[in-house]
Amino acid sequence: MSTVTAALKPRKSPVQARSAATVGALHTATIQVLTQEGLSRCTTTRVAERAGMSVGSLYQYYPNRDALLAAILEKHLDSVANAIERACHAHRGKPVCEMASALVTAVLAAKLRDPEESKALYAVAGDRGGAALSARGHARIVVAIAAMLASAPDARFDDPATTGTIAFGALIGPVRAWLEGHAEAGFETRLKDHLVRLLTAYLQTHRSRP
Amino acid sequence: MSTVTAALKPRKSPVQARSAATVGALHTATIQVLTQEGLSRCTTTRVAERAGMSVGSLYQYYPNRDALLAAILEKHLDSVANAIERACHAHRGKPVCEMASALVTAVLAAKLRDPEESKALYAVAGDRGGAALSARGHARIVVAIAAMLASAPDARFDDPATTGTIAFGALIGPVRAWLEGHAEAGFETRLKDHLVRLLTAYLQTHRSRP
Amino acid sequence: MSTVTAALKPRKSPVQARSAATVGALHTATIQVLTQEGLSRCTTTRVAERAGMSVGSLYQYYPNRDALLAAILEKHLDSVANAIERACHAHRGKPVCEMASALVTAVLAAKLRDPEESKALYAVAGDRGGAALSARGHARIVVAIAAMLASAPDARFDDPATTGTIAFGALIGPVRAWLEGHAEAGFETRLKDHLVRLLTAYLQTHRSRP
Amino acid sequence: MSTVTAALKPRKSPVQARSAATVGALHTATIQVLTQEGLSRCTTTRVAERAGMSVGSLYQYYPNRDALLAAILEKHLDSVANAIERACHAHRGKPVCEMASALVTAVLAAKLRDPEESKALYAVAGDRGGAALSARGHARIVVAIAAMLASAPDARFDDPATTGTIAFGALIGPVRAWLEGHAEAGFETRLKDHLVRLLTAYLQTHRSRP
DNA sequence: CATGAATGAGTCTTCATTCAT
DNA sequence: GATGAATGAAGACTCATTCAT
Repeated sequence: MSTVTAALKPRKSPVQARSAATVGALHTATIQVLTQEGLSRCTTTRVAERAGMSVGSLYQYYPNRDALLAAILEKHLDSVANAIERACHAHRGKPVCEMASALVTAVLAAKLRDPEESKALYAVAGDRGGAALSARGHARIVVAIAAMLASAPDARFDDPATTGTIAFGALIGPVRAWLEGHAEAGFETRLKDHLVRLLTAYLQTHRSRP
Repeated sequence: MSTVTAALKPRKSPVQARSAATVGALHTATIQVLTQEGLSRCTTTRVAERAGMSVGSLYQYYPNRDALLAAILEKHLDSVANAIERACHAHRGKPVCEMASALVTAVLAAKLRDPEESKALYAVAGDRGGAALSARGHARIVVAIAAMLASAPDARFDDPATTGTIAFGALIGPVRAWLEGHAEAGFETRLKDHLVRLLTAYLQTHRSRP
Repeated sequence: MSTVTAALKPRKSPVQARSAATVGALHTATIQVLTQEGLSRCTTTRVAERAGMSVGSLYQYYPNRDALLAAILEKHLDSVANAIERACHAHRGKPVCEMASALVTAVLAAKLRDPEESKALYAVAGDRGGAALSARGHARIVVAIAAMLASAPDARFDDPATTGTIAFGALIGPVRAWLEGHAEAGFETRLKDHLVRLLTAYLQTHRSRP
Repeated sequence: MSTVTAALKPRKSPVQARSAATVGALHTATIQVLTQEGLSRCTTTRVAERAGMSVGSLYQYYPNRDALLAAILEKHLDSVANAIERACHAHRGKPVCEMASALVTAVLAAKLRDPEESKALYAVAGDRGGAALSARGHARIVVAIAAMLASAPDARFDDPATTGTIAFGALIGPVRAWLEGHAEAGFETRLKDHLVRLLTAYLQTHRSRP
């Protein structure tokens, strides 16, 4: 994530089964090294070793370290964005409180499926090149939420984009706090309830008076 | 921020005027380099150069790179925590909606006083050594919020700590989104309103029925 | 030789032919730099340069400067200790004067095979980490000598360990003086004779009277 | 002891009482730092600090680090050489066995007066600039011993210089072994006896047959 | 004079990347 | 294609030395 823009694309698409397995191994290995050693010690050699291959092979799949990190971050962000887009799409036209509940569920499912991964990638997202990817993912999500909100039958959102940004931020904040360990024991058992309450209350603020 | 705990203390306190200036210059320079180059390119050489001094001087005040970063992060976190503690203290016993408004004001004031700094330090907070400091700051804040909430005359919080964590996370999430540029133009003009509405709605969820 | 104990082991054994050559080149280069520049100027860069390779390659074989120096010192000390152990073993039960002669021969052969190396390594042996290795080598040698002495048919040594220490020290002292250049021209032609005389006389001091 | 030749002279002679005290403090401090930290970590700052003064003051007395080390080594070597010269002078014309005893006594007294110092200075003597000083001291000592030996009434030394070198080396070897810790517990109680025996036996080897 | 902050060249060490085998 | 040794630029950190106060 050091250089800024170009040449971050993976070198080959995993057309063959072997490639897919290899790329998967690299993905897993990267997350592990990231988690155990931190971004700055997440070196190509270490990743390759953990993935059971040589550095040379890693470079067969990614043109450089940043591309590897970007690919993994992108995959994560895409999967999160996809999940949220799907949920938003599925709840267009539903009452606001169902939207809130669905959104919370989708966010938690996406972010807590692999907490290690989610947490590890924050560092990647922060360092230079990751910012652009994060921005893109964030934008997709906000657009999806805004569209869903705009379709609510029982509320009127003057500025769905802003409300979407606030809503997503309000969910992500506590999730991130938990991922980063800033939370009391047992916090995650109450997390969903509180987020639903939080989001529902916020969205109902926009309820239209008949 | 690579090493874990020890030896992160500054070397000398800036007692003399010249020293104070030097330390201040280092502080500013670090934020600038962090902002413009990113954490991984925030090297001691670059910071010293930006601060208009030699590396040697930097090392006169901080025993290593991590200590420099930690010092700056700590200062920031402390100031944020102090501000929030102060606000929480001042609004004990007030109605929930006043608490909400005061908390939003305090958080925004603290985080947006120097947006560059706030943003730059996220990377530092994520990298190994910064996590511990963040955790400490976060804990102080949550404790302060919880204490304030517990004193509300018009609401009853069964689990003030959890509510505090959620409340703070819900505020920080959108603020961070904006700091990191994931927000539409003009977002910040609406930010405060939305956050007050968000937080008030959430807290009033706990209103006691007489 | 600055750090005290751990992590002084070489990184990979030179299994392949190329590796063996590389390690050999490092060995030779280190001795040369040590001789021509002294311990404090025996830097990894200079050694690598002299060996005709890059610093990186040096670090492929040794984890740090001290490990490189330790490896070379250890090899030298081991070869000296081995030679002396062999000589002592071979002369068990022989008359004291044969022992003396054999010991002198062994010490001189071992220390003067490569005088440059012997001399260069004195500095390494003195600096922190080298002391432990030296102590070990010295101990092995004294044990070997003591065992040989204890087996003498024509003498009785009440305290073979002490006598061994004195004997070895008495040989090493003049050898070192010569290696370090503190000796008149032509000294080495007379060295062996004098050492044999010295050691024989000393050991016969312990001759048992029938 | 890194640079080779020039500018190693102290800057001012300790004419005033204060100077003498200062120089003495530096001397002591240097030995302490040398002993506790090793040559490579024996920095001017540390020495000055230990001596209770600022680096600047140190540089008032010595033009550079090497000069400081050289001065201290030279002082030590001179005092050893002086003591031995005195002993040798005092025993001219005496029987060989008295010479041997006197020489051992002188060497031990000189080298073991301050064992820490003796040991610490070996590193200094080994690193570049120290070699020349050591050579000079060694030469003085050998000359003195040779002159004494040549005056023996009961022996004839064909080559007093060589015998002197061997004799001194044979004493220094075991002493050094002890100083460096390569010796069994209680070794020093037996050291003198053995050295006297060693040297007497060696020298009497040259006894003239009437 | 003493002080000690500032300097910056010089060390050690790591790591992304290449390429001969 | 895979491998992993070699490269060397770049970063962290130290320390001899100077000089303004």
